Amino acid sequence: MRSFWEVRSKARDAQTSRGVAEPGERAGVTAGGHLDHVAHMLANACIAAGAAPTNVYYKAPKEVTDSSVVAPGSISPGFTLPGFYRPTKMWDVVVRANKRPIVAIELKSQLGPSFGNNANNRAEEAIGTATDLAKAVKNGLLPEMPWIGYVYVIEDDPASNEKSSGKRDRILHPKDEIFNKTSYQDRVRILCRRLKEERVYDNTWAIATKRPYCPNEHATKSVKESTPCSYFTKKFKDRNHVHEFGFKELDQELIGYSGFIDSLTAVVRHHCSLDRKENHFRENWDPRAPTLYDQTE
DNA sequence: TACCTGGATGATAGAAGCCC
DNA sequence: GGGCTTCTATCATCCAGGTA
Repeated sequence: MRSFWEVRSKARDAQTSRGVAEPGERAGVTAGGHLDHVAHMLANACIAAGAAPTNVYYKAPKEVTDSSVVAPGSISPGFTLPGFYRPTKMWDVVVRANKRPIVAIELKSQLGPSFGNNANNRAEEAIGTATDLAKAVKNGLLPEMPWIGYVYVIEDDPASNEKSSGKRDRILHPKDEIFNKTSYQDRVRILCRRLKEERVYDNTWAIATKRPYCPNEHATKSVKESTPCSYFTKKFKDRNHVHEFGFKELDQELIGYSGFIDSLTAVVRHHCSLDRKENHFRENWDPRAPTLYDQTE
């Protein structure tokens, strides 16, 4: 999670040094790569569960030099799966076994302060991506439905924590009461829980992380610093807003990291042989590969 | 080498509701 | 009535890969 913020900060600094200036948080996003470390961690979990590293496709972080999967920062054709309503879709992590995809994981992140503007968009994308893949399988574009996972990283700040009743839309049918008095973090929790419960995805993992730097000053601040600032100018202007890195799971029991990894591990183990003699790559596998909790410091 | 395409995701504009 | 909030729809902009 700390890497997530570091990559975004560096990307924005790089844009600034090139004389490119995108508004708001876009600069840290358009360069990409901010979720590469999460993909790396999940890929490691698949390899630890028995997947051959050559069958684990993901975009390795640029500073990872020991990846035997793909060149750091590069894209492999193994990422891409066919769609039904569109030609193709590049998934963030794909694991193959017996020449067919057995795992596909989608990673999403959303930062403030414009949560409301984009919340519904992310929900539509999540639902559409899974629906598209299922339909592709049904139409014979893939041999079988892989295990699919969805990971949502949302910024943990006052704007995403604020409970809102929402506007009383002029609609003929009332909305689900579960959405009354909910924050944007609550909505992510509900989305991920229902995506899992309704079997849209086999498993989901929702996490909120605190920004370690001030958005207005991050180019010169170390991410380790705890920085008071006046990030919010309107609704939250009177609050003493302090930036300090941290993260929390939105529902550790139902859509937490442990359950997600357990489910992922089980499906990889089911499909992959653990015969080490046939896979020399695994001989070099480092069992000390980092997990989520190893990276908190 | 230049151009095109696909993917990602925050920004923007505008409509509508809420509240004092 | 005006300012603020919420929401929807669409746009903008970058990067990486593919291809001529």
